[in-house]
Amino acid sequence: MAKKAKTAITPTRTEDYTEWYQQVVRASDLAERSPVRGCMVIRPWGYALWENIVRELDDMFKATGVKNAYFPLFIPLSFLEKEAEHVEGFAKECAVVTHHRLEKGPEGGLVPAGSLNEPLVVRPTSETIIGDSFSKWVSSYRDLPLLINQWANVVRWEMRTRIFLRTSEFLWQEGHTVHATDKDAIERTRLMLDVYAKLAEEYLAIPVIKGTKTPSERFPGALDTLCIEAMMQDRKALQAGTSHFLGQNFAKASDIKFHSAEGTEEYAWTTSWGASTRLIGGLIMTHGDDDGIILPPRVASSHVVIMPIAKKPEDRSKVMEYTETLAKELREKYYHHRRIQVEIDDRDVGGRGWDWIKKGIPVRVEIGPRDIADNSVFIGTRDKEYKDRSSLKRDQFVAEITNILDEIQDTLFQRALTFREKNTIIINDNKQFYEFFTPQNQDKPEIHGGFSLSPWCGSEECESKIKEDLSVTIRCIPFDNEAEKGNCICCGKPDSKQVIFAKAY
RNA sequence: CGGGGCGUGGCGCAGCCUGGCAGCGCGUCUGCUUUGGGAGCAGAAAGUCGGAGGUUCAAAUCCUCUCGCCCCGACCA
Repeated sequence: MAKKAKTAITPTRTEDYTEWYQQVVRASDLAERSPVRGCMVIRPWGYALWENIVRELDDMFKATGVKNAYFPLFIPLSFLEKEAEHVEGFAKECAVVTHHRLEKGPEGGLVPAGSLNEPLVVRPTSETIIGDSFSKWVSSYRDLPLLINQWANVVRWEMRTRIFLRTSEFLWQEGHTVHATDKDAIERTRLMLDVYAKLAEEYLAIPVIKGTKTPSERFPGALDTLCIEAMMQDRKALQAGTSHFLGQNFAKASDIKFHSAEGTEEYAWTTSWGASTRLIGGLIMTHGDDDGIILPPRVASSHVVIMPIAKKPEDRSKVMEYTETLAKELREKYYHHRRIQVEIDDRDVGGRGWDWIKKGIPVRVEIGPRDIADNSVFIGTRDKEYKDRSSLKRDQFVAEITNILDEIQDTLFQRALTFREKNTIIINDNKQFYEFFTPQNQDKPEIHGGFSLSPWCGSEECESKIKEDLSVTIRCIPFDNEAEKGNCICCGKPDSKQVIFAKAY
């Protein structure tokens, strides 16, 4: 029997994927559970990652003319009631504020007092309260389009939470736009989806499939929901961003009207679109390995760690000086309009390299007296095996650092893309479909299945039958395969369009 | 919210059945050794055994209640 390789994370992905995920989150110092049920503390290493995602997204939004604003955390209950489907969609998971004061209770402690006339809902999303502002901001076609985004926290009282993937409170951005025509609104919906896809693929190195949600998976109140779907390493799908065409539903609910060029009064057309801290969960499950997370350089919390090796006291000042100078030079360089961020870890402990591997830093540099004598550095990159390290001339390393980072970025994307392609199959046969999504061992289901590209007739009956039988849902109707037709995988009806079926987070 | 599992130093766990000084591995700290690496030796700190109540001379262990976490289902970014 081969000796099992030692991994920094126990268990490994194949042993227990969900437990692996939790251990990675902990070991990488990204986040931890909070004393508040279903909530998380995002630690500095995780928050830096989020800040980088925010910076890139925000920049891309602004490039399309979007402006940032901020709306209240509290939404009057009556606002949420305005759009029928919307209420129904969110009512079950709302935190409600009913009091505005605390008083000493009869048995000590504090009890809520001063009940509110109208309860306030902690925003699960802000369509209604933003709509209220928009109704005042919009009066003429000259005010349109109105392109607004807010970075905020929202609360959805989830039954079951998973750190980053589904927490009761999470950070996100929600964009809200108003347009004079349905065509403009639909275009905007698609444009923002493209922004999310660009962020996912070019920055997070997560390949995504762009498509449309089926009516049953739509945002409550939307006419159309577009999404990007990614495959995690357990072959399940993760929705990584959504963009909604809201038609005139919310304009009618919030009374967003404008005078057209023709002099008539019209209801406006609106969109909303969002991406959240869930992206970090997607990042972990796309790139992580049995030694921890792997951060794509373009959003990495930090790019390089330098670990000086100076066990003899007389070497120390020389090694530290070499280290500091190298760090300074690297920090003066830019990688994707961000200054290269360098950590120096001079702790004199064995195993410090593993701390950084678990945290997923792209480049590790070791510097000892021998490297200095040779005017070189000893580097390892996170996309390669631990043992796969090599010596490089110092000046060459400094000159090449952005290329090294780009190479890691490419490797991560290509690896994820290959994985997805390998696990995406075209299935036209019902029996094969059921086999694909049925685990061999029902008691302890192994990692199985993947994405199946199969025809679907469009009926909700077939969609829900498959969901009931296999816990498999239609993740999206991909834009790319619109021409392809076949016999519905469930009922056999001809001329059905190709959709992506998968188990989902 | 239904079914199942689990709460014991920072992390992972044993001990519980059969009540009798709270343990192990990793990590942390100190010292020595080692000196191109997930180190070795010695020592140390760190726990009201999730919480409350009960049974008992005695409770991590038995009983009742409660809170939290994890898995499966329903719901969802």
